[in-house]
Amino acid sequence: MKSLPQISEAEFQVMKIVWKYAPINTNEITDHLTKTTDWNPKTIHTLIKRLVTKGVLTYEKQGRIFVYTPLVKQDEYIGQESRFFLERFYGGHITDMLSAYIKNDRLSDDEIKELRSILSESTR
Amino acid sequence: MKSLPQISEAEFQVMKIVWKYAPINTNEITDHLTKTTDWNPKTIHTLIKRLVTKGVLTYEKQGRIFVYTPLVKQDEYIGQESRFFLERFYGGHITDMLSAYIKNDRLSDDEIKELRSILSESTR
DNA sequence: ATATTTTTATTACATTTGTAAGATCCAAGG
DNA sequence: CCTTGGATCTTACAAATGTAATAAAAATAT
Repeated sequence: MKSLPQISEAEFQVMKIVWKYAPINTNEITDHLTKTTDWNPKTIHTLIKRLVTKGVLTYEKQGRIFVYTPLVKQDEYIGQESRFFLERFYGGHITDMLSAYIKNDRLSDDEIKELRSILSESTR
Repeated sequence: MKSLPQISEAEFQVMKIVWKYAPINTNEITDHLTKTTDWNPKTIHTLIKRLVTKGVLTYEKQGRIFVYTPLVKQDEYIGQESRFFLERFYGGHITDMLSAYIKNDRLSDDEIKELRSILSESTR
């Protein structure tokens, strides 16, 4: 259970694009993100650079442009963050999170149904 | 669904004590936290001060000492953070979180049993 | 070859956070 | 009363983050 690099909120937005479309170059990343955010391309470049420095991304030069690939897997990263989150807010227990959600009426009937179904498909 | 103040990780540790024991004074907070962390009391004082500035805590003077009370409810705050978390990592769907947990074998048999039981007690 | 454009690299600057040290104020003891 | 010890207030400083602007390098167009 090695600990993955720290990825900030804004950096994570970049990673979502890279995870989805990698291998992907700078301009393609920028194009995707300018559609969903109001970030200046310069800002996006900074974020990409920081992700490389942190060891979250690598690149390969194709002529003048850089093509990026993730070094950190999305599942692993989200898994780690989920563990941190549950630890911080629910003492590490997903059961407690679900209980709180039910207690505070934060689940719709459909969601409850779906959760039940997810759990009954799980054989163990 | 108003948005509550930002509370940092370290500040949250302080809040956990305040939520649990409020009304509580500076020294009592400090005593609790020096048992579970290696923070200098000065550090704890800074964190308390910041929480007051952010509007998370108020105090009432009792002679020379300050007695603190939360202005933000624990449930509400954790609820907000949970929403952010789910939004960021699971597209806002707790069902997706649970699916990922099951898919990646991050749940023990006992946890699955408990989740089923939580969900069956929920009448709706 | 040189000017221009495109791409990447370097530098910037405010805010938040972690982590305190130093200064000040005031009540209680002498 | 005046000193002192404890409580609160102010200041500090580095790292991380959000958000770019400017500089440099490299490729392309003229």
